[in-house]
Order: sequence, then structure tokens, then C-alpha cells
Amino acid sequence: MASEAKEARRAGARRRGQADRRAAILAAAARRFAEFGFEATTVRQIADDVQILSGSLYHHFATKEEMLDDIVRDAVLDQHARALRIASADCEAEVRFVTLIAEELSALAERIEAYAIIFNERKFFRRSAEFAYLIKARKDAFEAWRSVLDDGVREGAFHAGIDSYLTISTIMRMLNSGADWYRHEDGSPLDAMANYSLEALTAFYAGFVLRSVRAAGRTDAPIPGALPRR
Amino acid sequence: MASEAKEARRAGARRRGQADRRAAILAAAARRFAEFGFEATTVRQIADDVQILSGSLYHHFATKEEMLDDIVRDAVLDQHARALRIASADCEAEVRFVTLIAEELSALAERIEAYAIIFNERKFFRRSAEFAYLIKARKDAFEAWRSVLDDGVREGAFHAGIDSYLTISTIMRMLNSGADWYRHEDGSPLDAMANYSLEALTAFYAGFVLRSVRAAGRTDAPIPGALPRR
DNA sequence: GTCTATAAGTAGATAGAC
DNA sequence: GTCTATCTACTTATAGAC
Repeated sequence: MASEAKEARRAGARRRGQADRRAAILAAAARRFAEFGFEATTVRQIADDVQILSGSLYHHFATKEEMLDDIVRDAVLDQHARALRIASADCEAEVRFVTLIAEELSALAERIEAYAIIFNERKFFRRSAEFAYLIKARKDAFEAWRSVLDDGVREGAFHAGIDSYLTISTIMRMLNSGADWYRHEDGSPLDAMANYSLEALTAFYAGFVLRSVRAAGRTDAPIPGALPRR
Repeated sequence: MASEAKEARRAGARRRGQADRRAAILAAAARRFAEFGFEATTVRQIADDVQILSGSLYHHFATKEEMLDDIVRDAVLDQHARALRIASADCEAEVRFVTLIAEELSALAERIEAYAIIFNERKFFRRSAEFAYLIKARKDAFEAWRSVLDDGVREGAFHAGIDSYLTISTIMRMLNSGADWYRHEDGSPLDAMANYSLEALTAFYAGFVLRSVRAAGRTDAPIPGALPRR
């Protein structure tokens, strides 16, 4: 076997090992940040969790904030892309609206720690110039949701007197504050909410929201299903 | 003038002065805690705000946590008493429900800083034995809200299939997360939400919630007014 | 009641040996 | 890549002078 191939394989393994270590550290950090908060978590605690000394963390990360950024970045950017994609789908506003709710809850369930952190540390993010991208992405996603609601009013599906700013703020806060359903891997729920299945929660929220925003007369129409995920 | 009277007056002034100082410190602390969080605020910052040295704060308070307790205690206990009083009022469940929402929003507006702190530091409170009373009071208030919703279902005003746990969780989170509307005294809103009047917000939330929980057919009935405040 | 001065502990982060 | 050792800064809280 050519020595270049050997060398390449070794380098690959090295990269994988390094990436695994980094991922393990991020997992420990995410868990701590989600449960106790970013500022209340010390780098020593994270290091202890992965059985390493605190100084050694700085071989993988330049600062504690870099860990935070790694944990939340993809979640926020995916959320942004998802909202824009769904908002511009070619179908009735009500279907798009249900899809926004369903996919948001699904993402929240999949990355509950990242979402808990994004929600709980929002004051920190707002103050930090490094995280301006996060605030911007979430604001754009907000506008995408809002445009779907406005489309629905124009189509006559949602009632005309609606305040779209207040309504979307309320709905997004409602969904996002659910990130407190954070559940430990050991199974202990931090909130009784963790006992509900994703399907049950989606049906509940889609119903709760649609009954509120629908035009008079349409209130008892069946709740449409979400668009298929792509 | 009898010297006892003079002495009493002087003692009163002393108490007032001391109480004023204490109140000024608490006001500064509340503002910082609400905007930046309890753990992110240092006693030095609070001391700077009232132009005193950090060590001198400890003449007025034993610990930083005692300040926090002083700020949130009355707000939580009042919230608890209010919920129980309204829940046991002698009238239709829907009227009690609207009253719960109206008075909750009113209290939130009056003590926005305390409410912001209670909401944002909930993980801290949950971990601290000293604040067990707070968790208990809020849990009892939750059950009072829930009993009103259940009464409404029994009366036929609210729809039968409702999950009262999920519904009340959602509504209370929705209202409480609004504590983020925190506005500075200098008038700068931290959130555009601060531009709405209390009356507008109450009408919005009462409508949003009632449309969701009402029984089929009752959806377009007028929203009842809240009970008079006593 | 506020000051000066400081204790005792912990934070995030770094340098260099192995 | 992790360890040992440590730096600098900052934390809450205290002691005693004024």
C-alpha cells in the first residue's frame, strides 16, 4: 500500500478523533448551558464532564463564547432557512402556517438544548456584537411568519382585524418558551410538558393558534395537515 | 415640645431615610436584574448606581440574594392571592377567566421588572431552597387558573376536548414571557411590544385566548369585561 | 451609614513541559 | 492533545476606622 494512502487514512482518523472530541465537549457544554445558563456554567464544569482539565479545552476552542456559537449557529441558520422556504411555498396560507408551526416544533424537539439556550440567553445575544447574525436571522424568520399571516388575511382565511406583529410575537414566544420542556438523558423531565409526544403538541398548538386567527365562520373547519418535509 | 415627641419624630425620619435608601438600592438592583440577569449583575454595579461603595450595601442587606428576594417576594405572593381570589369569585367561568388575564397583565405592567426577573431567573429559583416558596406559590396560582378553565368546560362555555394542563401552561407562559416588554425609564423600549397600551394588550390576549378555548358555536360571542378590581 | 482595606474564593485564559 | 502550573481580573462578603 502506497505510503501516501496510509498517511491520508491516518490523517482522516486523526480528524475524526479530533472532531469526536470536539463534539463531546460541545455536547457537555450544551447540556450545561441549557440547564444552568451560559454565564452560570464554568469551563471547569464542562472540562470535568468530559474528563479533561479546563486548560485543555483551549486546544479545541479559543473561548467559551466560541462553544456557545458552535452550539446555536446551525440551529438558528436552519430555522431561518426553513421559515423562508415554507413562507414562499406555492399553496394556501393556512397550510403554510400549519407547516411553519409543525416544523418549528419538530426542530425544537430535535435540538431542544440549542433552542433552550437561544431562548434563555436572548438578552446576552442582544448585547453581544458577535451574535448580531443570530438576532438578524431570527428577525427575518419573524417577518417570514408574519408575511404568511398577512397572506392568510388577504385570502380571507384569517380574520381581518388581526394585529400581525402582536400575533406572531405571541405565537413565536409561545412555541419557543416551550424549549423549557428540556428533558435530561436520564429521563427526568424538568417539566411535565415533556410527557407529550411531538404529534400531540403539534396538533394542540396548530389547533390553539388556528382557532384564534381564523376568520369568523371558518373556526370549525378541519385543521389542514402540514406540507410534506423535504 | 416634649423631648419624647422630638425623639420619636427623629426616629421616624431616620427610619424613613433608611427605608428610602433601601428602596433606592432595591430599585437599582431590580433594574439591573431585569435587564442583565441576577447572576450577570455584580454588587459593585448596584453600588455604583446609587453612588455608594459595594461594601456599604451590606449595611442594608445581608446578601445579594436578599435583594433578589425583596424584589420578587411581594409580586409573587400578590399574584398568588389574586389568582385564588378571582378563581373563587361567584360568577361565570368565562368572566373569571377574562378577569384572571386582565389582572395578570395589569400586575405585569405595574411591576414589569419584578415579573421579568421572576420569569428569566426561573431556573435559578427552581434550584434554590430559599425560593421554594416562590415555586409553590406559582404552582398554586397555576392550579387556580386551571380550575377556572375546568369550570368553564363543565358550564359548556369552553370546548370539551380541551387539555387543561397544556392550555394553562401555554397561556401563562404566553402572558409571562411578555415581561420581556421591559422598558427603560428613559423611554427606550427593549421590544416594540412596549408601544401597546395595557388596554390594547388585554383586549388582544383575552380575544386570542377565548377564541381558542370557547366551545364550537360560541366563538363569535362578545368578549365579556373583567370583574371590577377591588 | 459610609468609608478604607482586604480576605477568600473563583472566573476565563495562557505558557510551556511531556 | 493533555497536563502542570499559574496569571490576572473580578467576585461576594467582612472588619474595623470614622
